[in-house]
Amino acid sequence: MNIGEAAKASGVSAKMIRHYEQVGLVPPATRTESGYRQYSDGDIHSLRFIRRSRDLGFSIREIGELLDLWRNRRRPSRLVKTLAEAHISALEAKAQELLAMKETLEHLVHCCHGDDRPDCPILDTLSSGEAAGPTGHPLQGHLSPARARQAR
Amino acid sequence: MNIGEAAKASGVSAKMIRHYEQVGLVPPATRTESGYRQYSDGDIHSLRFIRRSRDLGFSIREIGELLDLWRNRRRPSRLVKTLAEAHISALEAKAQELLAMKETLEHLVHCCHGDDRPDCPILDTLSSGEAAGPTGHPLQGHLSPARARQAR
DNA sequence: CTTGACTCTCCCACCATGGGAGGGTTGACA
DNA sequence: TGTCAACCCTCCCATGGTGGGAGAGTCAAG
Repeated sequence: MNIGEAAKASGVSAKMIRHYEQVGLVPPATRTESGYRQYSDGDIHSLRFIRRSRDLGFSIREIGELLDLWRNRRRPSRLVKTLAEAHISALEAKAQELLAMKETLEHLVHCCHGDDRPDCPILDTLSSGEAAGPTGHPLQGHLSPARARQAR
Repeated sequence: MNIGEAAKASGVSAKMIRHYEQVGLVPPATRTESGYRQYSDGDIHSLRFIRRSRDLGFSIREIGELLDLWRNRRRPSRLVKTLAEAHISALEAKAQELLAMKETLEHLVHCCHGDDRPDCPILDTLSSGEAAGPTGHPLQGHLSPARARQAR
C-alpha cells in the first residue's frame, strides 16, 4: 500500500505519516526500489491507533508510550490506566481554565450595553484591571491560574 | 523606562514585548541614542491591557482589534461586545471538546482493571475503534467533532 | 576603570499540522 | 511507444505564543 492509500485507510494524512516516521513514533516504512513507502495492514492498524489517540488529545510523546504498552503483551494494565488518568486530569484542568475565562468574560459582556454608545465595561476592565464588579469577579483572581498554565 | 522595568510593571516578559512590537501589536518603542527601548506610563498601560486580554484567551489578532476599539473613543460598545461574545463561543466550544475527550477516556478508564494483568480495554479500544461499551460511548461519535476542530 | 546587570539582534525550539516547490515514478490510454 | 495525470519523494516555510541562548554593546555603581 502506498502512503496515499495508507492515509485514506487510517485517517492520518500522508504528511503526518511521514512526520510520525521522522519523529520515531512509527518505525521507518519499508520502501519500493524507487523509494515509495509501503504499508501493511499492521501498519495501518498502528496508524489508526495513533489517530484515535490523537482524537483523545494525547500528545505524540504520550502516544509513544501507549504504543509501547500496546505492543508489549505483558504490560500491566495499571500502567495504561495511570497514563490515561493523568491525561484526564490534564484535560479537566485545561477545560476548567477555559471555562474560567469564559465566566469572567460572560460577566463583562453582561455588564456591557452593546449599543452605539462608547462606554464599555469590557474595555474598562481590560484597561484598568480592577475588580470586574461587585459580584465577586475580580479579574486578577481569574487570571492568575490561567497565566500560570499558559506560561508552562 | 527600560524594557526590563516595563516587563515587571506590566507583567509581560521583555521577550514578548519585543515580539508584540515586531508583529505590530504595539507601535515601535522610542529608543535612546544607544538603541535601548523606552517606555512611558501609557505604554505600560497598553501592555497591561494586552496581558489581561491574553489572560482571557484572546489571540494576538483579536487583541489588536480590542486595542483599536480601546483607542477609538467613539467606538460603539456593540463592536466590543460582539467580539467578546464570539470569543466566549470559541472558549465554550474548545472546553466542550476537551470535556468530551475526557468523558470518553473516563469511560475507558472505568472499564480498565488497572492491575498487573495485561488485559486493557483502553488499549483495545484505541486499537479497534469499536464502540467503547454498552453505555453509549462509541469512540467514533466522540472523536469526529474533535478532529474536525483540531484539523482547523 | 572594572564589573555586573542590563540591552540589543538573531537564531533555534517547542507541538501538530498544512502548504508548496522542484523533481522522480507509475500506470492507463491512445 | 509516447504522453499525461496522479501519485510519490525530499526539503523548506508557516502557523501561534513563548522561552532559551549566543555574541556583542551599554550603563551605572563602586
